[in-house]
Amino acid sequence: MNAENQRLRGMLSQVSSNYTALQMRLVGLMQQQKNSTAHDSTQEHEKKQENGGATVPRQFLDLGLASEIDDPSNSSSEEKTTSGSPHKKIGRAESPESDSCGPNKIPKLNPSNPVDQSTEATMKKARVSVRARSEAPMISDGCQWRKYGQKMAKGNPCPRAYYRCTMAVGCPVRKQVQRCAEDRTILTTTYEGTHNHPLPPAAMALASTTSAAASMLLSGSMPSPDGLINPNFLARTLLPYSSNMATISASAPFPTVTLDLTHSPNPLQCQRVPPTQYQVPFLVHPQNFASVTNPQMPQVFGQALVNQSKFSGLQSSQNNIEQIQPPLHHQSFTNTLSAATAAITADPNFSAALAAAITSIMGGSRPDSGNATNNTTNVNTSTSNKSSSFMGN
DNA sequence: CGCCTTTGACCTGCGC
DNA sequence: GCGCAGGTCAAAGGCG
Repeated sequence: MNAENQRLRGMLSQVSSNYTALQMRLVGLMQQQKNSTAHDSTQEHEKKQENGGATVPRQFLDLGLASEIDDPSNSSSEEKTTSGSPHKKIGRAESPESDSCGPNKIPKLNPSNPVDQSTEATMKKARVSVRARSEAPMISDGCQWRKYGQKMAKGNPCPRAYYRCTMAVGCPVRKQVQRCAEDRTILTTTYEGTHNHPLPPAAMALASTTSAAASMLLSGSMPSPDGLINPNFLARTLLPYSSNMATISASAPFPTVTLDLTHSPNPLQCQRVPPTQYQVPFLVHPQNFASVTNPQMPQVFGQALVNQSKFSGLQSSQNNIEQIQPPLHHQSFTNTLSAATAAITADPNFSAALAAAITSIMGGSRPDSGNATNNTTNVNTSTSNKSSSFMGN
């Protein structure tokens, strides 16, 4: 585990350096472009271009603003008030729902950063589902939960239970727990929201999982021409780390990442995956389990997620990921691995931790991804009825 | 007594 | 406008 921890740290360091290098390169390219256009401009325009230090960041800002305007989901009154006129913002701040007690209200947003705002706003609706075999009513994830409701869902004889986090007053995180109709031993836990309080080490892994997975789904590094998540991207991202059957999905009405840790012989059995979901069978590298045991790692990746909202670039992202991918393992080794992980993942607690490891890697390996523009693309993708599915190699 | 679960009522969004 | 389904609220009761 120590060795793997060191390896992951090295990987993270490499990704961070690549991210910085790419950022500098892009800024340089944009500066070059500015200069070239300045040559063709009139003298008046050249005078304006002399404020080059402020010009380039302005372009970044414009990207976020444009996407925010283009995205209907981000044009709600809430978002307009936070980035809009000051008096409206004050009025909202005086309303009883403006504090942190409101569901999924994320306080302390930076009004000067519309990109972060857009990301946060979209994150409110992002969900992360974990499917695991468990006889217990719900998997233990280190947090304290209070049940506030139970409903019978259509098409499932098993009731769906609603829980909210009670570790802090006003914590917006909620989760839904429901058993699979076809296989009652399979427990599906869906997390929504971000904790607004410190978490114990036991809860840190899964908490970062929800944030990481949601960020991955909502970030802009997986676009395709028609707005669908690029399956090749997912496959290339996940394959080197996997050995268990797992599912990444983007399902309506909310963008959802589903981690299927049931290791079912037939991954489609009992899943009832709608056609809008994308499935990626991937193998979990056993060495990556170490990241679960180190509570610092999810925090590190969580910080990377914060940085995601500041930058974007599909090609750069994919190139970086390819650079950090370890070589593929031999088939015999993979088979042995599969048998071992099949037994290991029978433990629901370990499954939760495993989910944390997977999504932490997914979210942390792409620190250069994510801006408001592409968030818009992915949200629209998951809520559309376009049918597309694939199976990774 | 405080915390929790249960459960019917209520709210909201969506499709027709 | 209506019905349906998902989600939430809150009163009532249980439990340690």
